[in-house]
Amino acid sequence: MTAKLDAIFAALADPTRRAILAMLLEDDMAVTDVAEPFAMSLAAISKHLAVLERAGLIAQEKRGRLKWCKLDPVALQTPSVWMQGFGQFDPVNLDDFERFLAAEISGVSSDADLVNEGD
Amino acid sequence: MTAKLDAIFAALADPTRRAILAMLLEDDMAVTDVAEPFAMSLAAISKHLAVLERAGLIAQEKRGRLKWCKLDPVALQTPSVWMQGFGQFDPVNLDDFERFLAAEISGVSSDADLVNEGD
DNA sequence: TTCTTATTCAACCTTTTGGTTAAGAATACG
DNA sequence: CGTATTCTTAACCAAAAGGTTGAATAAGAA
Repeated sequence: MTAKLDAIFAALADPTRRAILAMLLEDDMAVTDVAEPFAMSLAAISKHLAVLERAGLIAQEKRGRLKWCKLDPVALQTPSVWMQGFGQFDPVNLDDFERFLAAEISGVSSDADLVNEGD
Repeated sequence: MTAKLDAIFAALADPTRRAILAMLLEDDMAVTDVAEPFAMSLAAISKHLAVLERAGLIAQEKRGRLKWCKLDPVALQTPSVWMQGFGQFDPVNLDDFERFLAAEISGVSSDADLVNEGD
């Protein structure tokens, strides 16, 4: 569970990847079209897309020689609950947040192997 | 603006730091007490706290020889709006989200110096 | 088949990250 | 004063992140 949060937050920490997500919010896109506005190589964008896919934030489906990238916003539900629990900005399912907190803290107090617990 | 999001998401991407935030949600703590449950050096925790402070997620105030760490959940409002806008899970201020999107995407389409725009 | 387009992979490089230990600096205590 | 205690800094290290270029793969087009 915390490993999933690791991947999602790390994926969101890069402005290029957030920009890609914003683009995909408007429409599904092929890799080359995703890369077009950016001042970096296609290979770099391909890596960014792989990071986003590993985090579950997008899905990629190959059709013909194009690979379509599609936003998967459901993956954001997990960190959204986490953050809202902290901020209490909006109505949020407190039970969900309690479970998150418990999982995170239990990971802590086990003392040994704190950081590298398996998912 | 995006630089702030970079820092916040990067700070949240580490499970140790999220665990620290969870601990601080219950009460303010001095650095040594924050470090106590973790299987790593005090210096490492000190660095983690510095990352959290740079991201605006906590504030640290020295009183006597103790340095108190205090959660600042307001910093989470920014990424929370960002994420909710994508997920549309809960009622969210869509105007706020539109502004975020515009800022992120305008950063994109400027083509040159895409990633390293100043804050 | 040959050519072009779309995408990834491999190798490499530099910077950042997350940790260590050891040495400071600042503050309280006896 | 001298001595703990609290916390940060400095120097170092290994691994990961983010980029590059060039070659490889896959699939449509001619």
